Amino acid sequence: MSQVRTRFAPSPTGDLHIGGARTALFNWLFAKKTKGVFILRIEDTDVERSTQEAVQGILDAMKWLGLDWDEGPYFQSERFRLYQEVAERLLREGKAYRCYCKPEELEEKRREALRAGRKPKYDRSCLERRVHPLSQPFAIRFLSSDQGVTVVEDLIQGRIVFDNSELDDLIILRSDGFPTYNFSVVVDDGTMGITHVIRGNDHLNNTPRQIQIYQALEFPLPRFAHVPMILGPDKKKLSKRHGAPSVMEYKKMGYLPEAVVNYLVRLGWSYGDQEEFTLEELIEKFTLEAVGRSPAAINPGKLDWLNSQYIKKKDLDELVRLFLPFLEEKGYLVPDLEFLKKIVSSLRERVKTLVEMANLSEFYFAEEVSYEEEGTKRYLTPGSLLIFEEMREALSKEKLLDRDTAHRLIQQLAEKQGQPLVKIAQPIRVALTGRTASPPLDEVMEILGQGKVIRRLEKAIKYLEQKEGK
RNA sequence: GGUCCCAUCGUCUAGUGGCCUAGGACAUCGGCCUCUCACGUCGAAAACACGGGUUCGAAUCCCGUUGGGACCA
Repeated sequence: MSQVRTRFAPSPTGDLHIGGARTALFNWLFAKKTKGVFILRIEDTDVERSTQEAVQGILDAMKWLGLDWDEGPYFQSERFRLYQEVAERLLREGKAYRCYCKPEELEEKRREALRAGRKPKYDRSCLERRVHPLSQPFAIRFLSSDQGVTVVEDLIQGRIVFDNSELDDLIILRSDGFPTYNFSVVVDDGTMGITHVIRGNDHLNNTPRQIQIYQALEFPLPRFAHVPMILGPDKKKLSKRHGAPSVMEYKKMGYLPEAVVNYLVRLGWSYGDQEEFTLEELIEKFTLEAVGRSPAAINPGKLDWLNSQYIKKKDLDELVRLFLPFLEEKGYLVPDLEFLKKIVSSLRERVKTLVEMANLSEFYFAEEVSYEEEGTKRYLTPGSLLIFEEMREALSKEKLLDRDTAHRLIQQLAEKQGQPLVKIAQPIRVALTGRTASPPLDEVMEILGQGKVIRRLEKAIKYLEQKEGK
């Protein structure tokens, strides 16, 4: 049994979006599972639309997801000579022929055929041509078989039979010397010894043509596995409109790479009722046979949920490290790591993304609390003045403000005032955080520390006195 | 237009002829927990696109219809 070799072959014309990322992931998983080799190849034959930034973006996104490659990246733009040589070989062997037809002529013929209700298929008018003037530009066409059938034994889609009469003689090398997609991909996969071509379903219809080229080149045929497309939440084709399909945007939005991987793998693949998988489990359990055949719509809510699960479980130091850039983004100064760790460990239980965590942590870092409107209206009322004063008083007598102390003080105050806990807690919450919703008050007080708590209570007292003065 | 693919709750899916009164997860709604918001927990509502066959029996196999999608340009 020869070693498995898979590849991911993106075009660097934009960001790596989630459809591509999932294809890469399946290739990676399959290679890992079989102890094979995963190859990265950049398909940049379209020089006009390919950019260096896009290449870098793809590499970054792959690294962020943890999809490391064993070989490459190879660049098609560095292999033009190879494509030309192989095309000339086919020419010599009579498996391809020169075509001098001008694009305008071909376009005209195509339109005519469509008008007459015929298939717009190349008429092979250059096949029998005897004279080959080298001064005139020509393309090289593959001489395809128009008899019989070509069968694709797809690992995901099953057995698919194509009538060869449907295929026409496709151009493999354009007159400017550039290879076409279907040709370069076969030359590359063949010469790189790819054993399993795992790619998007949009290439299924190209596969019979490619198989014929494999046969003409006498390359061993790889196994094919066409994974279904990913759709937008509305079941329509995925596009930029649908939020953020680019991998690096998920990073910016505060998703963890393991959550994104877990989410992507479950789009089309499943393992019984299991929803959460570690990378090791995925490698162990992944099979191409278990990949579904129907297209899947993305479901942002599920990614949120998965992300919140991973945020809860992540190693705390690691989470803090990942969280830091989001604080910097907001311009918060982080006084010390222990303080930050406490904050993260308190907030991690209640957020879906790191961006949300940064938003919720605002009151810990702000010099001055800003009161939100609802909290002001409901809780910063004359009746709260006494609560703030009593709490400040009680606090100032304590040596140390930890969670238990804070809890005790709130409870004592409630008893003293003959009020339910909530009547005491809510005004204090607004005074300390500016909001009506926050982590538990005792926790907030401990993290904030005695000094800040007292200062914020005093600010609230001043605020109330001014309000009443008017 | 031709060829090819697809079709189970709103979404991701389990299901490979009897275990299905169709299971799980997200989202939704409600109870519990509770100082608020979450988490958690318990529960509810929610699907086999339609029509024909095959079979003692069909979500499951076959054919057709409809609806989506891809490719060819």
